[in-house]
Amino acid sequence: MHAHSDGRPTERKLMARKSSRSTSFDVAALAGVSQSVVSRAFTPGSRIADETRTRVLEAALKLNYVPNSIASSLTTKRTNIVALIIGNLDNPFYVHVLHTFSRRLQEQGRQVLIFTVEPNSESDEAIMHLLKYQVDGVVLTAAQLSTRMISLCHDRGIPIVLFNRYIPGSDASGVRCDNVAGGALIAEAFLAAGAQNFALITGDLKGTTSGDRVRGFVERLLDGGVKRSNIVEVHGHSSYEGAFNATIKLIRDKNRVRPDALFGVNDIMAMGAIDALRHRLGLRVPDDIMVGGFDDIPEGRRLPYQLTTVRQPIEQMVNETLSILHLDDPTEPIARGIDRPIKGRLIWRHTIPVPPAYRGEADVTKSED
Amino acid sequence: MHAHSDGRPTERKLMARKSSRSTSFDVAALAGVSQSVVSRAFTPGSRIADETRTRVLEAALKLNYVPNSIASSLTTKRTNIVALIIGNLDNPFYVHVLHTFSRRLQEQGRQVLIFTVEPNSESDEAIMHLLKYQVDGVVLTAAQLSTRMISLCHDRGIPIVLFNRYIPGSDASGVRCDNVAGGALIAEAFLAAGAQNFALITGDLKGTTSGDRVRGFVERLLDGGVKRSNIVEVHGHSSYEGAFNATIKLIRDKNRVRPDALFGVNDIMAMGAIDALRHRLGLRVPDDIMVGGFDDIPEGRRLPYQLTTVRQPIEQMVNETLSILHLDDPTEPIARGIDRPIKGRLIWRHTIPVPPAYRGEADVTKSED
DNA sequence: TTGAAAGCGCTAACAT
DNA sequence: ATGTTAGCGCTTTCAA
Repeated sequence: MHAHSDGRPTERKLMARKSSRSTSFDVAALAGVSQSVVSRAFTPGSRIADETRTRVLEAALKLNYVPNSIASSLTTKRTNIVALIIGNLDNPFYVHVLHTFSRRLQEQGRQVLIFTVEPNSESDEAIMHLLKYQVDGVVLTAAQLSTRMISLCHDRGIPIVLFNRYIPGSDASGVRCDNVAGGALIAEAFLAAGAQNFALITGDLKGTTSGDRVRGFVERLLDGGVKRSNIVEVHGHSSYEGAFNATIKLIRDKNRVRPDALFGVNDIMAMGAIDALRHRLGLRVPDDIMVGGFDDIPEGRRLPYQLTTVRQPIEQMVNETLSILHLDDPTEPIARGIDRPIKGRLIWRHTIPVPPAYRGEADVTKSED
Repeated sequence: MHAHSDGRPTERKLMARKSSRSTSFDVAALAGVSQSVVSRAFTPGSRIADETRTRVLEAALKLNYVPNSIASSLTTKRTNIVALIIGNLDNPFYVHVLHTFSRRLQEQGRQVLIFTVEPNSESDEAIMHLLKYQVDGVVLTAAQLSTRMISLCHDRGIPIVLFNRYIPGSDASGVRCDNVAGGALIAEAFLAAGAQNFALITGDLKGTTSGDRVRGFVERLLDGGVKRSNIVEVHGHSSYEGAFNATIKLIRDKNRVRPDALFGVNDIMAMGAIDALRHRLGLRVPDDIMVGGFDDIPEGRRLPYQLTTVRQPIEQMVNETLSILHLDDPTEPIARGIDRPIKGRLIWRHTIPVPPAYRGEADVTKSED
C-alpha cells in the first residue's frame, strides 16, 4: 500500500481508522514477509515453509486479520456461495430441505445465500440478484422459474438444479422423489385396506410434483379396478389451511358419497384434512375415513396424526443435487436435462388400517430418522 | 453471442471463453462509451445523460450483462449481505423469524447469508466465515455466541444484534420479547382460572429467554400467594420431544401431586406436553390440566391444540432489529449494549379455561395475523 | 456529462 | 520458498 519506511512499518495501518479491517499487507509487514506469502499462509496446499506459515498466522491473529473472500473471489472466480431459492417455508418439509442443504454446504465450507419467494410468484427476480453475486450454484425448490432464467444461468456458467421439481423438455436438471411411484404406493395401501371411494387433495398446480403423485395414485387405482367416478379431486393449495377447507367442502357435499380414503398429496395437507375430519366433521380416522400423506415430515409422526405416508429420502436427494452441481470442479460442463427420480418408501402408521399382509412393517412409534 | 463484425470493437472479450460473463468493458465497447459511464448507468443517482443511460442499458441487455456485486463491494466496502445465524429450525417460531427477516431484507435489495448452527454449539465458527464475507450486519437468533466474537465483529465495524436473546453486561445489542412480563401473563391466566399446582417446562438453559419467562411466571405466582413448593420445574430442552418426555416423567412421578397448570416456555414444548398429556397419559386439556405456551406459532392455533399463549410481535421485533443495524448508513456508530424488550400479548384460546372477566377476548377460531 | 486512471484486497504466474 | 507484478471488475476522484 502507501508509504512505509524502514524495519517494522507496522504502525501505519494499525493506527489508521478505528474499525478498519487489516489486510494481508498489514500482516505481511508485521510478519516481515511479502504479501503473497500471507496469501499462501492461508491457502491450504500451497508452497510455504511451516515455520513461515506459523509466523504469519501469529501476526494475523495479533491483527485480527481475516482474509477477505470478496477480494479473493474476484480473482479466483469462485465465491463458495450457493444460492437456495425456496418457495414455501410454511411446509415443514421444505424447512427440513433447507436445513439439510445448509448443513451439508457448511460442512464443505460453503455459504448459503437464501432467497424466499412468495408462493406462486416467479423466482426470476431472485435469479437476477444471485447472478450479481456470482454464486457458484443454485438450488431451486418449491418455486417457479422461467426457462429463460435457467439458460441465463447456464450461459454464465452457473449450474442450477431443481429440487423436487422438473421441467420436462427443458435443459434444467432436477432431483426429485419418484412421485408417480410414490402416489401408487398410497393407492396400493388404500386398496389393501379395502377402500372403495377415493378423494385426492391436490397441491400446487404449476409444478409437476403434485400432478405426478396424483397420476401415480389414480393410475394404480384404475389398475386395481376402481372406477374413475369413484375418485374425486379437490384443490388444497399445498397448505394446511387449503386442505382443511377443501376437506370440509368435500365431505359436506351432499351430492356424492363420502369417500372412505383420502390422499393428501403432501403431509401438511393430509394433516389439515385429518384435523378437519376429526375436529370439524366429527369423523374418525382411519375408522370412518383413512388418510395417506406424502413427504414424511416429523410433524406427521406425532401422536395426534401418526400419518401413514411416503418418505422422501431427503439426505439422498440433497446429495444427488449437490453432486450434479459439481461445486468442486467448475471445469466440469454444466449438467443439462438430468432428471433424477429417487424412490420413496411407504411408512405405515395409523391413518390407514394395516392389512395383515403388511403387519410388522408398521412404524407405530417415533422416527428412526 | 459469438461473432459479430463491423465498426464497434466489441469482439475482444466476447469471443473469449465459452461461458465468460461480460463485463462493463464489453458493454462500454458495444455502447460506444467509456467503462465508467457503464458504471454510472447502473448507479441510480449518478450524473449521466438519460439518452446515454438507455443506450448503455440496451447494450447491457444485449450482452446479458449483470453488474458484478463482488467487484463493486471491493471498492464500496458494502456487500449488501446480511448474515443470519439461526440455531433452531425445529421450532417453527424461528422459521417464521427467518422468513420475516428474509422478506424484509429482500425488499430492501439485500441478500441473506444463512448459517444454521446445531443446538448447543457455539456460533463462533459461523462468525469467522461471515467475517470473511464482509457482511454488512449480523443477526443471531436461538444460538450461543461468545462475547469475544461480538467484539471481533464490532472492531471490524460489523454490527451484530441478538434476536430474542441478550447478554447482560455485554455490549451486544439485542431485541427480544419482554419475556418476564410474558411469563407473568401466563401466570395470571392460570391464577384467574383457579389453578393451584404449577409445572414449568423450561427451555434452553444457556440463553436468557427461557430463564426470563420462568422468572416472570414464578414471581407472579408468588405474588399471587402461591407457595414455591407448589411450582415444579422440568427441563424440556426447547423441543417438542423434550417436552413430551419431560411431561410424561413429571406426571408419572407418584411422589408429587399432579399439577393442574403447566407452562410450556415456548409453544412447541407446550404442544409436546399437550400431546403427552392427552395421548400418553389420558388426561384432558384443559379439564384435568391447563396448559399455557409462548410465541404464538401458527401450529399452536390449529384445532388439536388451540393453545393459549403469549404472542411475540415478530414483525415489530424484526423492524427494531433492522433499525438497530443501521444498514443504510454505515457511518452511524455501532449501537452497543441496547436491550430492547417488546411487550407480548396474551392470546386466549382453549388450553386455559377463560375466566368470566376475560370473556370476549378469546380468539377461538383462527388467526388474524 | 464523459473519460482516464488509480485503487479495493486478493491470487497467480513468473522470477529469484 | 519467497518476492514481484499484473490483473480480477468495479467505483471514484480528477480532468477535460
